[in-house]
Amino acid sequence: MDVSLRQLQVFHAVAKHRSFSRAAQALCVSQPAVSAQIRALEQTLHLTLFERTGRSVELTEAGRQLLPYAEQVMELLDDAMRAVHDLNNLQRGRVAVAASTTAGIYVVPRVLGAFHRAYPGIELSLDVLNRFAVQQRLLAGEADVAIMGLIEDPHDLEIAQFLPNDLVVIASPRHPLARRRSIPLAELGRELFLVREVGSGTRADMERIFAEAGVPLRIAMELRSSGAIKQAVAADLGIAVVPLDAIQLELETGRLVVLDVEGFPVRRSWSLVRRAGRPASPAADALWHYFLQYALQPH
Amino acid sequence: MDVSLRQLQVFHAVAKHRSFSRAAQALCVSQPAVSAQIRALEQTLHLTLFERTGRSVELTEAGRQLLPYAEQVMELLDDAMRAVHDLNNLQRGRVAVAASTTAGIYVVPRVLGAFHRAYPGIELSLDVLNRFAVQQRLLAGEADVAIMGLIEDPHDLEIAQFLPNDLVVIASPRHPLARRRSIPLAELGRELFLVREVGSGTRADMERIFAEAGVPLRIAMELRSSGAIKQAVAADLGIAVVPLDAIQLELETGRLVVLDVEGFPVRRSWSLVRRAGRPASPAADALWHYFLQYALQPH
DNA sequence: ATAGACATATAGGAGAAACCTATATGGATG
DNA sequence: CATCCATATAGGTTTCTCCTATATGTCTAT
Repeated sequence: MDVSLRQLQVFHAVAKHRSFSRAAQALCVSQPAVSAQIRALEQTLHLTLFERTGRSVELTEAGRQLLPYAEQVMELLDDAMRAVHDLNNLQRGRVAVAASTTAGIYVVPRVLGAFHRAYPGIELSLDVLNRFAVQQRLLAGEADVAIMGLIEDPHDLEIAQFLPNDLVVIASPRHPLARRRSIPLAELGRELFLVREVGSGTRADMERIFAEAGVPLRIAMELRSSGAIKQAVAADLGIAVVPLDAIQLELETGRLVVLDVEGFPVRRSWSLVRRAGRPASPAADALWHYFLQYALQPH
Repeated sequence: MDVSLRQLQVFHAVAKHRSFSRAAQALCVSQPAVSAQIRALEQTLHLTLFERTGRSVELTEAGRQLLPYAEQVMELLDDAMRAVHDLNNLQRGRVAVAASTTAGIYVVPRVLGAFHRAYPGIELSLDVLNRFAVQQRLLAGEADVAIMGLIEDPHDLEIAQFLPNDLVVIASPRHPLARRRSIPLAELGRELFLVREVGSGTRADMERIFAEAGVPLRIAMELRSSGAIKQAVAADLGIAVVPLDAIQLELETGRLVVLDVEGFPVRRSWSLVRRAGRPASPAADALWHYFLQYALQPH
């Protein structure tokens, strides 16, 4: 036989109250239940833990030796239960978020900041990666929640629409098309484009749009970041299709303008993604729902 | 429902082996038993502790949070079991010994020293008190074992004969009776005696012996310690009846002599005493039997 | 000394828990 | 697509825990 938690608990109660009956009361059980637990414990340990003197009960030397262990075990369990409680009540926890480049730079930090203010006890990590890597992390369980544009293969993934993610055509304010209204998409076939590398969501979307419209896509240069593309467009090296979210600052300062092309802005959404059929931690689940809620509010 | 030790143990095993089946093997139970324990724990905590991915099992964040608590609890219980084992194996423990004056000063320290060398892990305390206080301590459970001469009321006490405790009549070497042989007890009626206070075992014995023999006891002085009596006898203030154990040193140095009185030495024994019907701690029981054994060997 | 009060121990039985074997289910792999 | 490996589920047995009722024992007061 083995020592049980119950036995330690009962032992502690009897030691504290110096009485089997009072311990039973305190534990809300009958007195024989207490006697039985103590007897079982004493048999297991081959030690007498209490001196039963008829009137009162005293710890033996062995009992005094054991008591601190019982106390520490129970204290430790209390701590553990408190930790569990905190996890369940979102007072503690950890969520790993992964986001594709544009989302991770221009969209997620704002929402994550708001979430952090709401649940300051939850540790957050944000990894900004390319689309492929994001999806991989998610499936490997290394990220709890992801935010990205296009999703390659929705298999095993739970996907929810998040904030709008409009694609616009940008040019420098000096560009000939900058003042035009309702530019037909076909006209862009004559323009030189600055594009992200293959593998980028924006690049994929863009190619699809031009292909569907039967408009040729003339690529001037391939660049590895939205930042580089914006610089190049501002320097009149060409025009580009970018997420609206990525150029707020440049629009405000007038360094770039959005061209009024027919069919643009292409209305898309950022997707909130997590593995389907997996139980999410309380914190990850809270973040998921917080993000969904956030998308419903005006910003 | 409540978290059980078993659940923590199983949880720990699964976390360690990253597999329900291997944990089951390690714990010598079936795999469903492990599944059931983990399920119960997860339900109790309202948390998912493991990611079951089909091939392998991984801890969730919540599981990682809980694991150190489970480990600490089990470590603590290990420590407790080791402490219990030590108590049972006399590698640790504590025994409170009480002894009446003469025993405590002249007899017990030697035996206690031998016991301590045999069981160096056991803490010992020795209280030297008058007979009455010794008995009181014993009955109050404040002493585990006592060594004394005469016992007032053997009720509730377990008594065993210990080392011999002979009473002798002593005088200074200059005393007229010092060279006499076979002195009739009656002759001592003419001598002046130095005696211990009422309440001392030696005093009680002495009075009984003289009363039974019908010899008057002339008391010169009442002194509170054997030491004082020895000094006084050596200074020719009278003669005395003392335990032989108390005067070894003075006999060797010739400062005192034993008178060859008829009926003396009165052969008595020290008594080893403990409360009857009480379970003794392993250490106290070991000391009891060690003392008994010691008395059987020649010293 | 004995009856009453108080405390623990014992007995017998009901409900819950833990475990077992057998089998289903579900990803991962060739 | 079939097979393999791992976990989940089902049904039944043993063990544990607790209950009520009652015995035993100690201390106190009459």
